[in-house]
Amino acid sequence: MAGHRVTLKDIAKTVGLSMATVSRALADHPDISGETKERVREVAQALGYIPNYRARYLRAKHSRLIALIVPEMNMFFMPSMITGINRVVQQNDYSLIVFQSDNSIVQERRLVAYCTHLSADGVLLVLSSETTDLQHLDVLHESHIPVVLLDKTIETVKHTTITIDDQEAGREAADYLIDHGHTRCIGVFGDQRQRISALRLKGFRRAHSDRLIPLAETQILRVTIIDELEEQLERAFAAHPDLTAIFTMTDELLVHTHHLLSRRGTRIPDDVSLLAISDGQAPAFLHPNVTHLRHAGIEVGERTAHILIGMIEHNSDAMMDVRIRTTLVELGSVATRTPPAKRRAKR
Amino acid sequence: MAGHRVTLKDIAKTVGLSMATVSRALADHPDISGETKERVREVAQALGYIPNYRARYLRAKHSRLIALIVPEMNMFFMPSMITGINRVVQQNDYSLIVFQSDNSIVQERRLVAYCTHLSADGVLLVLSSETTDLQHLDVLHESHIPVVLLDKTIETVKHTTITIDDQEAGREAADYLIDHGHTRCIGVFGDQRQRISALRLKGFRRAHSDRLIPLAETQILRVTIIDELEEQLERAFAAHPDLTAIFTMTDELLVHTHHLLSRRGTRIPDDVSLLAISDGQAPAFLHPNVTHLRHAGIEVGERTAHILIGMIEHNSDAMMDVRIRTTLVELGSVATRTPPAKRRAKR
DNA sequence: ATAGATTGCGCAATCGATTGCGCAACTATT
DNA sequence: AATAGTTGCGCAATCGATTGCGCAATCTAT
Repeated sequence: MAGHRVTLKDIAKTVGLSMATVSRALADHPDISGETKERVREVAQALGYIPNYRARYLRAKHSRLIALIVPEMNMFFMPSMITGINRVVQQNDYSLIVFQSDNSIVQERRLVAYCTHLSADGVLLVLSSETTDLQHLDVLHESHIPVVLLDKTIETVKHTTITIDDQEAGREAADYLIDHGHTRCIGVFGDQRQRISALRLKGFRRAHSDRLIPLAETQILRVTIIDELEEQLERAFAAHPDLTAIFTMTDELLVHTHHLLSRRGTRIPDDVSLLAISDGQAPAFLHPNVTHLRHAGIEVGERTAHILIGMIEHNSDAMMDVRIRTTLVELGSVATRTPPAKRRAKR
Repeated sequence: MAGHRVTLKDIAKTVGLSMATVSRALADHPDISGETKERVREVAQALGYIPNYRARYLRAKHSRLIALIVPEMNMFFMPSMITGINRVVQQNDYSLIVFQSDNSIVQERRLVAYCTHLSADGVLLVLSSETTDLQHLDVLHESHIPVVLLDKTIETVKHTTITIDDQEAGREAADYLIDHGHTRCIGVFGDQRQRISALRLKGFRRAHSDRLIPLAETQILRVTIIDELEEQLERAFAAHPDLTAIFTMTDELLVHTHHLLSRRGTRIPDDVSLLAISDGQAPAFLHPNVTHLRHAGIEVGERTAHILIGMIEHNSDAMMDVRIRTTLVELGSVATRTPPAKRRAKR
């Protein structure tokens, strides 16, 4: 019983047939008579037969394994994204292997190579912050393993990519604030070496310039290390006593900004309005609930997994560039300051 | 180049040796001469040889795969726990496969069975809330696959388990509050069907009774669905106008409690002190930072992974019951209300 | 009744790597 | 010079499942 897993051979011996016949019977092959199939299935059941996936896939060349490489596990976006991915992956009878690159390109390279060792059927990759080119993905292409990049990108991708339209999100955020009369706001952005940060900032800027609203450099915070946030925030407050709103481009920046505002006694939205791009969880437990452009990790995860599985199963290597729309969720952290701006008059 | 992965056979053909010799050369087998090893290694390098893990492990019987089954991916404990697990797993050249049971015993059973299919070398399991017995783990035992249960447990476990000492943590929390003069506090606990909740409550109770401080049933909140929290909290405030402190047994309960307190204008710690058992992330971005008994997911994850890998590599099936100590992190959300209680006088 | 078609199943190769055993060619021993 | 011991390598089986091909038995058609 113990110490030996039931194999095809065991079944074959029991029913007195060859392994070949047993294999075909279990696979419902037309060559095998119904009676035999019945008998084989019963014995397989009785013996508690479980096929050895490794042996099967040794021939079959695929593994039903999907690898996900993330730079880190923060508490905001990743969990919900993984939830979404995992749901779809499991629904389609694949398994998800999760790796962390710890934001190191060296690790990322190693892990990508490792995916070919595993014969992963597909790879989902959230780029590390150190990644500046995608040559290390060539091995996947050579091995015909499809890759989908998600959330983060770099300039010159020739791979299927799933992101939100970062620039558009940045613009929408600024537009929303401006529409509510906030003509002097500050934007809190992440590491500018990351494209996601640069694009969101670009959109934020464009919205201002398109509507002829001045935006000083001191209104833009670029936070590389979270500990710098406080000092930068204070400088911004000092430089702009008239500021009425703050936009944060991620959940992490949001919660820390929120915390610092509370600590300095700044009331939201009475003194300063707050707007974020967010997965949607943190805004619900901050006080007051934070109005945000929702960028739901679950949805990103699910769509990404669907697309990857599609690529795997249709052997397609068409390159796509999917943009997921953010949705505005108004929860009261943005106050209206002046009569609606001109833009609204257009309607 | 493309369309065909380099195998041992290719190397053998190129260097003019048998597959057996090539295999041994690469494995640094003493039977093979240094010269030959050199030559083989060079060719392997040049051809870009990568061993086929599936084929290798087909014989070797192990997979270097460790499976983790979690009930869900919340944003609090799981990410840091997975980070810890993943770090150790990767350091030891294993890969981590992550599954979600969605808190369903049916799913959990299916996934556990699936782990045997995968020939996982070990299984890490955070029990689903529906799990009341552990029979479905027998298949793992039969297949000689070690299991470690973490964080959540049920009464009668015969498996290696890693948890914090939940009862002790509950007691410490209450003691801390009482020591600071809070003799009328309320405790916010989770679903009582979960042992973790029951134990923490038990400790909380014991601390009160040991020190002869009354604890009414209305001081104990049992929150099954997070939406019920608000109503329960209000009832507690109504029943105990003199309450001075609140203890929350998890991060999720903490952030929602904190939010509700902010919304109703209750000041922390001026009106009510706040204490939590927490992973440590949320307390840092709430205002004011929340004093807590730190129950670090990273540490739990790392220790768990170490223990499982130890079991795998030493083929040990000794049953352990590891309790991780929580550490007190004082961040100012608990005010001192009265002269220290008697207990301190003992010193 | 006999050639031809169909049915049901087994033989053996295959996937890629590992390993027990054997064997030839040397070297060392007396 | 004959025996014993060592070195370096290959043969072939093995892990478990799949599959092309072939073959006997049965059935169909003329």
